[in-house]
Amino acid sequence: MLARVSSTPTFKRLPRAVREQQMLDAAVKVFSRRGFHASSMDEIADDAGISKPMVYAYLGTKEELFVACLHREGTRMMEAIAGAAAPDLPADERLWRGLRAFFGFVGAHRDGWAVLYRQARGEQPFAAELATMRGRLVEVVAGMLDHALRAKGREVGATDLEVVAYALVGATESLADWLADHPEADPEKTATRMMNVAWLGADQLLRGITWHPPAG
Amino acid sequence: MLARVSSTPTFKRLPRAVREQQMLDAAVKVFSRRGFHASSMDEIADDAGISKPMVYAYLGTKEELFVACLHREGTRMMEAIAGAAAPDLPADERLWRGLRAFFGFVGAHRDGWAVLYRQARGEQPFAAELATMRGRLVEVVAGMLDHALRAKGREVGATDLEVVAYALVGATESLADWLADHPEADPEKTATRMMNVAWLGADQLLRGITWHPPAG
DNA sequence: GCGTAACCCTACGCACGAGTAGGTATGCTC
DNA sequence: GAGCATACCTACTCGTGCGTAGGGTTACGC
Repeated sequence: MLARVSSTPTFKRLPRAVREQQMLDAAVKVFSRRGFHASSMDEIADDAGISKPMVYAYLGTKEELFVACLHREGTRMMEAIAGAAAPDLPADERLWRGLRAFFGFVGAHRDGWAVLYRQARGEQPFAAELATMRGRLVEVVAGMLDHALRAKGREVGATDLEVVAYALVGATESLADWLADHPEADPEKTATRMMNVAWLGADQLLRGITWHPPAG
Repeated sequence: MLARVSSTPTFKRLPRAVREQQMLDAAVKVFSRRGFHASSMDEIADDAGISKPMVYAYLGTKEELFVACLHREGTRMMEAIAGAAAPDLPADERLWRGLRAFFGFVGAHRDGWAVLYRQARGEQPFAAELATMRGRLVEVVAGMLDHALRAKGREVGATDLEVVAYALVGATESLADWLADHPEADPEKTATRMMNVAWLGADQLLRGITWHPPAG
């Protein structure tokens, strides 16, 4: 009821843009650890060093806040990857640069990655949005493979291509998750390992070498 | 206060074992769609055609109920895989049978898979349990690769092996997720596609062919 | 130097959902 | 057929946490 005695305001007045980023930082941190539902707006506000109504004033409801986190981390990630993998390089070089950028991002933004990968997948309102982003990634990888294939005069069904791309993206995400849990691991080295699995396998496929189930 | 008039009891009295399975079925279904926190015990009880106190009496708290779901679906899956992949077969044959069993399971228990893969990962109390199960799978795959390698007189660092296994498991899970979202897709065919990516890649690695980052 | 807008707070209302109290009916055993 | 365990219910309590009402203080334009 009675506000703080007007002596020393222990808080600083900061411009909106700055506060918003602080709030998003806190939100990403809390969401990544607790998950969407188990996170409380109070804790997020607290962690951001601000009171709850400010969060509502700037970022809206809890759901909108989560979406804002998703957007920030997602576009950051996409930009990191897109900026690294120029489209006019050979496929293996593109893949390598893309992977390196990706693992670099995850290594540097483990919380952001956790929100995207571990939390958003299960919660219905966000899963669709996430799937779209992931779909774009899969498309890029599939396009890359398709491009490389055509250069060799070969062609593969669209579904086959999509599924292979899906598997590669999944393997990469899985390793990213491993990386997020192993702070001592080197992102660069992890990218190299991924390249070993992905490229050596993809290379075989590009040469038209395929595996078939045994008879019976 | 006043209970139902004792005329026609619309419900059937069933033995505990049966009701428990019905409850678990309902719980898996609801948890897989809504996630742990967004699911209510009322909805689960309702879906099982029973009242809430019965759920508490048989399966305990919400958390214990979720763990029970995890256990049932997890062991079902593990058994399906273990039963298919006999340990004294050649590596490619084992991998193929394991994959086929796995995708078969996911195709037949999409809800169960969703609980395991999408929901349990983010929620702290369960993530550890899940990681253990997943770890066992990774170990099996790593052991398989190691076995195949030794047969060729080759050897690879333990971390390298683990990471490759991790990538393969991740790729497989990712395809399983794709399968769960594509009811028209054929589990057998998906397994074949996975085999193409996994085995052709792994085969190269087993031959000692590795990829190295370009200079610069 | 005064209005007005931007920043920021404390302290609630209110709904939703986990878990329980307390009681009824049915079948099984002896 | 009396006793007892099991199966099952309706109707609560109570904590937790989202979102807001209502109000105070600093800066900035004019």
